[in-house]
Amino acid sequence: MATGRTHRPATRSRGIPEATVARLPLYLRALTALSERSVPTVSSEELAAAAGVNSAKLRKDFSYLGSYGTRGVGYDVEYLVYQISRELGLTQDWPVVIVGIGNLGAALANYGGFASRGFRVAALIDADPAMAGTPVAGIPVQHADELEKIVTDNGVSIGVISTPAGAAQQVCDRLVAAGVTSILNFAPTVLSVPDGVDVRKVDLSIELQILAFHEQRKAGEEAVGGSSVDPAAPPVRAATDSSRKGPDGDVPAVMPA
Amino acid sequence: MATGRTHRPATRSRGIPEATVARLPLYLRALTALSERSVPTVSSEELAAAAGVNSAKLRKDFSYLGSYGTRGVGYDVEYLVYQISRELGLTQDWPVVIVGIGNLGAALANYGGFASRGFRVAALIDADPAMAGTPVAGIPVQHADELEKIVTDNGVSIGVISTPAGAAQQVCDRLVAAGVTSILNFAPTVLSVPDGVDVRKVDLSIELQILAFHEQRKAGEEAVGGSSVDPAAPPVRAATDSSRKGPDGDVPAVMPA
DNA sequence: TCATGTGAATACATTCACAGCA
DNA sequence: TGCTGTGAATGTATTCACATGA
Repeated sequence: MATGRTHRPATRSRGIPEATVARLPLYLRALTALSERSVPTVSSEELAAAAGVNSAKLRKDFSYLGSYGTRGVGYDVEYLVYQISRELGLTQDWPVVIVGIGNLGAALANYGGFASRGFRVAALIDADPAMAGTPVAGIPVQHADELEKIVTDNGVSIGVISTPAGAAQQVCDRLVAAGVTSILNFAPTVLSVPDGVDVRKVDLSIELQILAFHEQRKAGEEAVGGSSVDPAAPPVRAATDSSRKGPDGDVPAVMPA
Repeated sequence: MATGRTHRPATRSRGIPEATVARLPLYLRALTALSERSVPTVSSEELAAAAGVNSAKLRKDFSYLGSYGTRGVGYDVEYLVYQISRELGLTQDWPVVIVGIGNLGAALANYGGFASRGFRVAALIDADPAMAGTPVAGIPVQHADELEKIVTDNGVSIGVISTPAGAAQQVCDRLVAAGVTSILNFAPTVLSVPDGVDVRKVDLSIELQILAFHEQRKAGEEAVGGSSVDPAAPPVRAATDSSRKGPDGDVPAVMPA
């Protein structure tokens, strides 16, 4: 059983802050769109708007990569596309395996955004023998027994887990043992991995819960504060409030000892 | 066309930091698992391990909610489940609509994590007339023409967009016009929404790109530094480095003016 | 003259370390 | 005694505002 940590402590990577790394793909997407429209140069202001960030942040981000702009002019689109791609490692080929070909796994296999960014789906793997051989997105599904061989033969270093939660840790352990050092986890579980292995997780339910939190606040403010829409209103206590030092609202099902 | 901003400026919400809000669902999941195993109490240390964070962070997070623990003992599992659920707004019913029933939309419709957390899939919507009436996850798909009526009739305030990128902004505008104030976006586009509307995005390709960045660094360090695995090694320049003030490695396709 | 690039200032988040209470 | 709850210290990220140079 793996005992290692799950989340590496967000250390800087070659001097580039994590927060910046996480935004580079966003910039790249916006730049790619400009490139397709044959736009030659772009200002930090324009590009920031296209990427949905503010321009100061964008300039600071780019400053970590180097001085790739021209003062008084802006950035050369093609050049920046290249530089960011190189920084992200997208100028090389990344074979990935997707384990767990249910609805989500199939969606991932069909997702065009992978292929267009240097990612190549090397194999689809599922534990169900009945699926073996069935093509999904033009790629035949292989049985889980083949996992180690597939990883080794294809030099796979990135694995995607879209299995049910119960199977995820076991699949993860096998992927890691076979040589995978980066994992994208869609299963709603915390994965334990040894040091040196990166895990990123996408949890659909968690995103909805965060939205629900803010949605609830809006409803509360509305009931107490302004009549309909007044986003500039100061934080007010919601109708169902009570928060700190024990509730005075609804009675919980169980009280602490 | 909407002109509003996309990302609200990460303001605190009733004094609870965003970073904390984003972890509450994680704690809730771990607590639910404990609850199902009928574990009565849990220490910050144990719960932190189960959620994949460190215990100081967890205690600080809980301190924003109130003093729900017992010194020398720990936290009452059922009580905490209730408090966090209430804080996140999961004690009420949230009808959601999913727009775009392709592979991903179907996966979302089938995802069990929704129903178990107060989220109810009120409707599935797709632009393809051929899909109308076809049940997905037991829910018949409705045509996009019905969108406004569905949102209004069901009091939907949360919408999920799993359409192709090209359709996303238009769908978003219609959802917002119909009264939706929180959107979970799976399409690889930046959505523009008016103030007061929350957008969270999940981009599969972006997550992979972030992994690729770190993966590339590992490969670089390995080649230059220690022979195989030495995560404690200081940051060294990768073989393909050059970074600041112009590249000296591979020649880019286009140079700036 | 204009937009980049960047120190300095601010805001936010995490971690430490221990007082306080069951 | 043991674990929570929290001020203080540290680390990270964002924003400001302007010097710099094409």
